[in-house]
Parts: sequence; structure tokens; C-alpha cells
Amino acid sequence: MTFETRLAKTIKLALESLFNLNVEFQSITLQPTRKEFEGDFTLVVFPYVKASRRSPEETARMVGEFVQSQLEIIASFNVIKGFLNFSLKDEQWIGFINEASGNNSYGTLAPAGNDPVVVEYSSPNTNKPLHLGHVRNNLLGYSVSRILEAAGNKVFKVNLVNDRGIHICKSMLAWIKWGTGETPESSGKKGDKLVGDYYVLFEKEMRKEAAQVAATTGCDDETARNNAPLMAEARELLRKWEAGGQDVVGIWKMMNQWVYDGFHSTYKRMGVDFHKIYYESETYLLGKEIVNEGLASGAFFRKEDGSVWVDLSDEGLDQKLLLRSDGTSVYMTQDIGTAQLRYDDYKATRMIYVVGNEQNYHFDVLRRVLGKLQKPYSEHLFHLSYGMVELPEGKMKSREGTVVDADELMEEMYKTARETTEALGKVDGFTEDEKQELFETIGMGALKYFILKVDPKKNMLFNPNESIDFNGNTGPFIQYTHARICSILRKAAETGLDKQQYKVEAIALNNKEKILIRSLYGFPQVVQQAAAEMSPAQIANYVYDLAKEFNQFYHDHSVLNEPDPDVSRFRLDLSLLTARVIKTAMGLLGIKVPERM
RNA sequence: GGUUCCGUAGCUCAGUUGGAUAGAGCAACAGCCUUCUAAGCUGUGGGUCAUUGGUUCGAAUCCAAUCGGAAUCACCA
Repeated sequence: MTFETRLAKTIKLALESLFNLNVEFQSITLQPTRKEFEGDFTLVVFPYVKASRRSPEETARMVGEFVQSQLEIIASFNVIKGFLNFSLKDEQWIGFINEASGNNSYGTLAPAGNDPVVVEYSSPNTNKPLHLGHVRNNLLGYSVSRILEAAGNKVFKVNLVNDRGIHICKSMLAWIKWGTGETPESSGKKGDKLVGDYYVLFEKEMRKEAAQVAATTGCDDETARNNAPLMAEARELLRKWEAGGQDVVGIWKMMNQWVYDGFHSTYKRMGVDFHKIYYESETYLLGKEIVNEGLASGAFFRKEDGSVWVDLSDEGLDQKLLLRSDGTSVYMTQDIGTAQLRYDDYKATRMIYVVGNEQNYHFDVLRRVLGKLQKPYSEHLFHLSYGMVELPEGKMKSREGTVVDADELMEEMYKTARETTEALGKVDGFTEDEKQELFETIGMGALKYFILKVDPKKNMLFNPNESIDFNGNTGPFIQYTHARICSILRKAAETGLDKQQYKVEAIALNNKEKILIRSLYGFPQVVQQAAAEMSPAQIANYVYDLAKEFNQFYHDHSVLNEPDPDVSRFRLDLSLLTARVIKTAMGLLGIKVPERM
């Protein structure tokens, strides 16, 4: 039973016997006492003054006295206005550290197995390399998966690759027309970059044509683009692909494989992975069947031109297209199919889609459409919607060349980590391999933390001209704190301090120790909360505070040079648990922590 | 125009589900390495929590309106 639970139970008893007031146990909320006041847990008594018919101070004093006399873990209490602050006995806190420092998986739960969750993330197109927006998506998806696992869920990470459609045909067409057989091997380019270049080439040439069309016919931009001869060729290619034309499918497979090879290395460096990869080319037909079922059951309707629609006007939305008049499927059709497939594959109780907030409307419609179909899982879809990464000049635009490429960004982070670390002279005793690994750890740590510390639903700003910081509220700051602790642990192992025992009653906690202990004590709750809200940012902010608190403790008090052997030994446990929580928390963000840096 | 989201220090962001005097980092300035790693620690300055009302013991947090910004409203994905 947690300290809070025991306190709350006694408080409930106090309210009953002192004021004849019966309150819901759940409604008694204790909060950590703010640092500027003395105490560990605070009860706000204002809600009870009506029933007590006494002043807030008097009410608090009476409850405090009752609780202190009944509950042996309480050392003292104080009252400030309507705030009742309880202090726990030191031995309780020390006992907690003693127990938790012996628990290798402190803060996380074992997977229950009966509550499978599917997290879809990444879901790239195969015509463009991954950029900063994808980085946010991937880091969020991976981290949320880890956090849900830590909260006891069985998690399946899946990726749905958008490998078909008109956009792929554009890259293919450009490669066929102007590629002269170029391959990743012959060009030395990464496969996804190569294919992306042909997509850009197509757009460039097509725009030239469109400009001519517009000049001769005087039509608007959009019409001009649709009437460009290259667009007609691309559509023809798509028809051939859908008809299963051998040569087209061959090129398609080859070029997609180049892209997958390229993505694979990007994913690997980013440290993300998947249980299963779905391909739209393999799933896009499934949605049609379901739509036809809906048509038969009357959930959907057909218009005169043959197109199929759902009417959501009774739910305050619009009519939405589900099948084109030529019978081909649209985005929504595909998502209806993949939702069903995923449900069949995993019997998931929750299906989480990590997708940008520009698709909020789409997922709102998807859930309602599945509801119309009376699918049991329609209530269990969750769109984890995240904000865009913006540059100082606004949105990233590929046309203006302001897209921040994922590979280049990671390489940049590596270089900055190397320069900074070497300038500090921190790697003198390192082998070449160890250096490489350390620079990578620090560079990726800085990048990941920078992105994950921001609340997912908010837009965030990235300024390419200012390198991501390594000081202050950053990944390297936290990594550094971990490395410092590891240094203490190594030395303690050399002197044999870690083998000794200590006497609880010989220790009186100081303020910095208490603050640190309370933070450590709160870790499991933070994990649960982050899982409930699917917010890695909560983990990030927690672990930053923890690292800061350790640094303050470290600055004011020594572990190894402490003359009192009991205190020294206890502080070693405190440090050990801090290091472990830092490592676990950073792991939930997909960030490694070095033992030396 | 409809819908959804956002607005907190010069900049980037927190703010524990309605609690005490709104916090960090960066940037600026001033200190701290003979002591477990100075990627650290300490201090100074910086705020009408967009605005106005409402709800109540109590509001950055909840409600309404207004202002400002973003996304979306395709037989694109």
C-alpha cells in the first residue's frame, strides 16, 4: 500500500469521527508538498470546512492531530492557511529506497498479456525520403509503445507502408523516361534518396508542361496540372499497375525495394522497429468488401454516377466518399480495410494511430464510419494526433527546399556531439569504437529528447541554424548525470562500499536527499500517467527534474567522502536507484545513457 | 464560412487534472573546480498566463464571448 493510500484512509476516518463527514475515498487527493514548505504530502482542507464548521486552520489542525495519533508512519504535520502538510518519518523513506534499489524493474510492470494494443506509426510514402516530421512521428510512436509496455500492456508496433498509388507512379515514370538505368549501386545514392530525386524531377517537368497548358488554354493551375501530358502518362502507369502488368510491377518492386533498404538504415539509426509491416498494395482491396457490406446493410448509399458515400449529417458532419464512381478505392476505403485486418490479426483492445493532426478530421470520420458498420472496435480506435514541426519561416516545403532530411539531421547531431565532446576532452581514454558509440548516443539523445520533451499535441519549432543544445534541459544533461553516478558506483565497487550494510536508525535525511527520494518515489505514477495520456513528454520532464535534483544533492553532499559509513552507504543506494530510474525513463524515450561521458 | 487545436518571460517549453508567492532552460550579467566528472552548481534581472465576463472558499487550468495563429472541410494520401 502506498504512503498516500494509507494517509488517505486515515484522513477519511478522521473526517468521519471528527466532523461526522462521509466522503468518497477517491475524492481525498494528496499532493506532494511544494518545495518551499516543510512536509511530504499535502491535504487541502477547504472542501471540508463547511462540514467542520470551523476555520480552515482549525480544521486542518484537528485532522492533523488525529492522523498523527493514528498513523505511525507520520512524523509531524504543520498547517499553513488551509493546507495541511504531513511529514513522513525518515525511516519510511529510507525503507522505500532500500526496497526499491533492490528492484531491477522499479517503476515498470510486467506485460499482462490480456490487453493487447496495436500502435501504428511511421507509415511513410515510398516516393520521398524521411524528414523531420517523420522523425517526430517515429520517435513518438516508438516511445508511446515502450511506455504502454511499461504500464503493463502487450504492445504490437506496426507500420503501414503506402507503397501504391499515383505518387509512386510519378517516380517510376520519371525513372523510366530519364533514368538511364540508374540504381543505388551505380549512383552511390541511398535508395530512398534516389527515388525521391525522381519524384522531384517528375514534379519539375510536369510543372513546365502545366505552365504551357495554362498559357495556351488560360485555365487555372490545378486544371493545367491535371491536363499535363506527364500526368496522363502517370495515370496510365497506375492503370497498368492495377491491371498487374508484368513490366510495370517489376519496376515498381525494384524501386520500392530501394526505398525499403534506405528506410531500413534510417530506422535503424533512429532506433525504431516494428513487429509487422503492412503494405497498402496488399490490403487496399479489403476495404472495398466491407464498404459493399455496408451498402447491402443500408449503412451507406450509392449515387447516380455509381460512387458510394456515407451520410454523417445526422452526426453533425458531411457526406463522405468511400468508393469512386469508377469503383476504385480512396484513402478512407483503405483505412476501413486495414482497421479490420489489424483487429483480426491482434484482437486488440486498443488500436492507436500515430498520425499528424492534419488528419484529425479523417480519423473522426473513420471512427464514425466503423460505428455505422457496427464494428466492435470502432470505440477502440485512438488517433494519437501530434502537431507539426515548424521552421522559423513556417511549414517545411519540399518545393522551397526547406525540408529537414532525417539522415542529414542525425549525421549533423553526431558531428556536433563529437565536436562538443572532444572540445571538453572527455574521451581521452576511449578506443575508437567507444568514441563512435558515445558520440552516437549523445547525438541521438539530444535529438530525441529535444523532440519528445514537447507535448505531442502541440506544434513545435525547430531552427536549423541553431544547433540543438547540450546544456540545460537537454538529453545530454540527463545522460551526463547518469554517467556521473556510474562513476561513483564504479569507485564504490572498488572500495567494497557496496557490499556493506547500514543501520536505518543511524541516518537523518537532509533536505536535498528528501527531495530526491520523493521524486524517485513518484516514478511509477509518472509512468502510469504518461501511459494513460500517451505522452512521452511527461516522462521527459520528469527525468529532467530528477536529474536536476540529483545534481543539487551531488553538489551539496558527497557519497564516497561522507565520514559516517551508514550515511555513505545509504547515499550509494540512493544514487544507484537514481541512475536506474534515469536509465529506465530514458529507455522509455528510446534514449540510451552512457556510463562514461 | 463550418469544425478542431493552440495562445504562459526576449526565445524554446513545463505547469501533477481547480490549490499556497506561475516554474525551468536558452540568451544577458555576477559568482563556484586542491574535494565522488564544471555537459555541473549558486545568484540577479525578466510575467496584465491573448482580452473581457462568468462559475466558487480559490482559475493559467472549467464555461461563454472576443481577438490572434494553425490545421482541415477533395472522386489526393
